[in-house]
Amino acid sequence: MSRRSLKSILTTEPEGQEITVLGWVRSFRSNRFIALNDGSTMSNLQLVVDFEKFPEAQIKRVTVGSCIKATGNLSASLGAGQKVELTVSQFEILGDADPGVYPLQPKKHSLEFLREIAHLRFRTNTFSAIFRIRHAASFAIHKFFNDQGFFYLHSPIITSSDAEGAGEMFQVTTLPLDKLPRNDDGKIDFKKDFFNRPTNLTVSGQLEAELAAMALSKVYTFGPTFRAENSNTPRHLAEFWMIEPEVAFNDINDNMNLAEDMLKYVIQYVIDNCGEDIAFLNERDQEEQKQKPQQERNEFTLIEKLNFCLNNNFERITYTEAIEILKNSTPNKKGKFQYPIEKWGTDLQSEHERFLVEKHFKKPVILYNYPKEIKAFYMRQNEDNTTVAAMDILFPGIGEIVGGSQREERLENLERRMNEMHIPTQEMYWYLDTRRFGTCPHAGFGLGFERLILFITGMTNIRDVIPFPRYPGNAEF
RNA sequence: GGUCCCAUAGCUCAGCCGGUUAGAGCAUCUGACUGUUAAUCAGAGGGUCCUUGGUUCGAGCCCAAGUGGGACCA
Repeated sequence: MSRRSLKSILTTEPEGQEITVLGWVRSFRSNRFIALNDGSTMSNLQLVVDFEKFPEAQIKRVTVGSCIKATGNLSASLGAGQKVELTVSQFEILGDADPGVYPLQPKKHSLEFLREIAHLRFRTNTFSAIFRIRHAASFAIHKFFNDQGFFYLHSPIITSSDAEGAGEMFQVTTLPLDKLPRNDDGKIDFKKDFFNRPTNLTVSGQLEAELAAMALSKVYTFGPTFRAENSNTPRHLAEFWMIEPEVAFNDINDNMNLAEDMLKYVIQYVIDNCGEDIAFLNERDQEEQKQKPQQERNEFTLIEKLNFCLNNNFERITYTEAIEILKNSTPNKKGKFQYPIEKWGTDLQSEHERFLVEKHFKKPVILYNYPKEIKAFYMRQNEDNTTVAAMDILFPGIGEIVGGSQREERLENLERRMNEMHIPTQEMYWYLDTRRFGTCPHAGFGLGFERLILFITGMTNIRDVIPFPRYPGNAEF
């Protein structure tokens, strides 16, 4: 059966044509008006039923959440709330939803409650909007890179490399956990494991992306990554999606340009293609803001915030400049920071990032040239011998959304840095080979996809922008 | 992992200083309603006040531990 989506029907000129629609009931008002939704778009189609023409038992089964198939004439609506409506001549219930048990009602539910019924929350306006936007953003990323001649690289999910240093890893094993095979010296014998060695779920596809970039020039990864950290925050997940472009011959400035262009492209694409969803989330956000005390309210609406981000250049400052700004800032002088800025070289806390982005510059900020001590081994050392060509992009409300760098392409420098940081050079021979054979300057970054979706949707908890969030103590659904 | 906040009807929440039979809106059930927009109106049912222990003449309210959720921080 070829089915027309409600999205297509709602944009059709109503001329009394007979059509059949399928979808789920959002509300049933006045024993007469069914609001039908099939997820193709934010809007519902209004079905008008003459309840005297149908058996009472059938009308009774039209409940919130039930699935129905209806046929009738599409005509201009007599009511004010919508342009078109369907006058139903016949309908059938495909799936009942017992109103005594079905947890969703035509009213506002808390996000915490909906998180506990994540298998049903797609059926709400908020979450259907979020996941349509998530799709559009995902598609936009592929389109952006494809149009620029990048190749999509599938980096491995299972890795034996534990040198990425990006965080705690999940172990992958087929060994029986209740009777682990042991060596003579009592250690676990990983020779007996599936891969003959310890393996983990990946925390980053960057190193593999670098290998591919050394031949394909422009590649990006877009896949799930895993962190086994006990982080219970609105910005962390144990399983999340990351985009990692890697480009041969790019330096740190090219890298910043690429990241800024990509972010703006994706935001613009979502605005252009998900207008209704963004408008709904914008209204939702404004309702939320009204509940808050004046001081805690956002300065901008969601739409203003997105446009502001599109219409302004991201502020680019060095780590050193940032430290100077923070040192002389009012909150630092008044001792308002939990971690006062005292000396050059310490890592910035999120309170400092928030100050720079939300109070000082009031727009996205790119920090670059960080002290080498607080950054990863693969980042390119600058002439000053104290900083590396790293860059982080900070967004208002979200914090770090992109982390990247120009990579150290000089073999001796890289080996020295690995030794200093106790990274095993022998195991990483394959990574070092790219520097041994035809090395070249190159750069890349990692973008946390869910953090971008947080920003675009105006949501505040990362668990609400991924269908089934994984975090400590939770792998439900 | 650390600190703080929260847990009352299916959902959102109120519950005074510790004092009679724990309330409201929505949802549900019964009835009314042929142009509603989270429809409306009348009535009814619905509670292990998260769990366990303690203090007290008396605990939804105070104390302790646990469980779950949230915020900030690592």
